[in-house]
Amino acid sequence: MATDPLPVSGNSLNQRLAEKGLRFTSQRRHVYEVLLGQRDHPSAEEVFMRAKQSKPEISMATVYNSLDALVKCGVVRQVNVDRGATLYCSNMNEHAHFCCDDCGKVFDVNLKNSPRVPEVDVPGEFEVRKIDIALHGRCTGTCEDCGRREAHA
Amino acid sequence: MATDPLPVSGNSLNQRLAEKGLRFTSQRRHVYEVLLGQRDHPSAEEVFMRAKQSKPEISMATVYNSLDALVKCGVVRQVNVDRGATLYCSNMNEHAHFCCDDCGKVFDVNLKNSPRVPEVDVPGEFEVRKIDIALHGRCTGTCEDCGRREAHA
DNA sequence: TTCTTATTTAGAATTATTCCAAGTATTGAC
DNA sequence: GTCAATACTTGGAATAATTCTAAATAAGAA
Repeated sequence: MATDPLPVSGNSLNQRLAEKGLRFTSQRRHVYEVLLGQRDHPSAEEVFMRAKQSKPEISMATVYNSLDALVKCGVVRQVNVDRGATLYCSNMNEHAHFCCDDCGKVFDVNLKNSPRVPEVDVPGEFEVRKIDIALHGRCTGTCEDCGRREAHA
Repeated sequence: MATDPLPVSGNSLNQRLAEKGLRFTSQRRHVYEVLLGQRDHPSAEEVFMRAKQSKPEISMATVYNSLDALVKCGVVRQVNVDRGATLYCSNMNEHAHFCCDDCGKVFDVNLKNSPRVPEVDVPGEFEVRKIDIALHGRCTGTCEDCGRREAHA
């Protein structure tokens, strides 16, 4: 994909959107800023709540639309770890996601070497554009929340 | 995980369930047989429809419950590729999933070497139990459905 | 500025999943 | 084999997640 690993700031987001024929709106910028402001893995609902704090008139439909636009132009990733809501991640460096089956939190973990399609044997008829690696297990040790399953971060 | 890569047949499913303190019921066996009978990537809804064909009295709640039980005892995998419904996969060999962004179909692709947590740099506090690799792109070539986005297989 | 058209909005609609209470079946103990 | 304990199943209601809709608004091009 060759996506800029650094957060896209200011009018650079404008360009990214324009490249995909998408318009640069205050809502999309705001949603992106919300994601950059707290770099965890919020759901659309969570993004909506955060976005409303400084922009109370924004609607849920717009949050979904903005998230889609940001994903489409490559400044945000979608994270699907389980049956629950899709999460969003503004870290565009190559990394995998570790999802704790106990507390439900999602953590970024780095890739050792960064090969694009490393250990996967992809048949010729498949054109791979991106790769998502999700690890499941327990975050024993650091996490004080482990044991309850509601908190997503 | 050390999961048996071959389909678990007959009373062996019984054992698998028992190991996890789960009961062996006709519904769970049936749902498992449905998954083995057509080894694609159906959603719970799709499994429900297939299961009803030969067992019309089965309920959706039971399908979810059975799928959960089968996942828990390690004979079925959950596949989360996008915002839509969770899919289920009865192929327990190590493999990744390729999801076509055009037609939405999901294909199994093999891993070249099968290292457990190969190129991921996992901090000590994380205990990894399983790893899910999802590829996204286009299945140009073979797929005649490409272009429409409804069909999931 | 004006036009075209994408975007936003609120809310309804749909889809996906979970919960519930009552009946049923499985398992282990006897 | 019978019985008790309890997990499981069922249908339907409830909730959660996401998409759709139609009218109003705003972005970008000319």
